[in-house]
Amino acid sequence: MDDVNANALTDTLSFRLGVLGPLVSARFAGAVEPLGVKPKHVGLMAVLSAGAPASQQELARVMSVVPSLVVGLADQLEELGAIERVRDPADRRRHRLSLTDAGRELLAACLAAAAALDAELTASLGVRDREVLLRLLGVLAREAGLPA
Amino acid sequence: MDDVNANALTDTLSFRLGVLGPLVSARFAGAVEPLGVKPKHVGLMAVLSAGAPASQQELARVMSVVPSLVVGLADQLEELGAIERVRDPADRRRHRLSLTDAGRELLAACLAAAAALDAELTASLGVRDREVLLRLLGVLAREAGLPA
DNA sequence: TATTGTTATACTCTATAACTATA
DNA sequence: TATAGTTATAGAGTATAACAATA
Repeated sequence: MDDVNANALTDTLSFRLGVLGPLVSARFAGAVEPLGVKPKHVGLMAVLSAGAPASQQELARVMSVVPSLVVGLADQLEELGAIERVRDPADRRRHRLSLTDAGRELLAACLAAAAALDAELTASLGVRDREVLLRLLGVLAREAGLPA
Repeated sequence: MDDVNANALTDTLSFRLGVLGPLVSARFAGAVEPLGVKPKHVGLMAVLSAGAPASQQELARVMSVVPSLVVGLADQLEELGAIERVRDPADRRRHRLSLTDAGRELLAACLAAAAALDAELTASLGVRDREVLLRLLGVLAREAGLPA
């Protein structure tokens, strides 16, 4: 946009999102690494935080990942004491996962890390622009059929 | 934002970008797959298109990937006839990569795919909002030290 | 000795498929 | 027979490290 001869591909939404996504993810991953979790763990906790205790199948569906992946994530979160796994008495095949108090604290710390990263990313943006950006990305997320 | 009790993590820029990025990338990858390329190939062509013929080291630096990765990408683009590799007579260690006419056509097709995806993603957005979103993401990309 | 490109190898992430137990 | 969870395996993508040619 600065250069009239700039390659138009870099001026597409798709390109910018495709480039910024991994970059932001990597920085977020680095920020929560000291907490012992990775972005996918945080995503799982966020889903649990949003609703009632869920089965691993439900988690997998909402997160758009395969159920076998949830196993490992839940294992590690359980080791950290962030979630509890209890068998559903009504259907003993199911595990009902829920956040513990420690898990809520951990999630809060991850949220703080995300907020700090947001502040860095939008350092050159006004408050108004920042709100607009967040809102428009929210629209896109819904459009794409995301739980966000 | 719709729900007052919504998990605040999903209301961060970091989270939304981290989720939307891979999703958009995957859709873009599907769109250019029939053309025989993947997003990274397109990225390489975009860099070449933006400037003068570049060495593989330069490409790697601009793309924020390791030089050994450029080797394979360039190999495949050369097989497609999209780029040319010529030894730099001034420094015979270097290869100078440049887009061919076929490469420019291929890149144009990828741009069209990106534009079509943009239209899908922003279907529920007004023209004004779409422009704003694109501009703000551009600011973020610069802030993050990206070539875009 | 330093640098470019290359090759060989390993690591991370995620998916697919096969298996166990419950239903 | 179907489903929840698990385990084992495989694939994609990318990085690290060793190497050859050139400077």
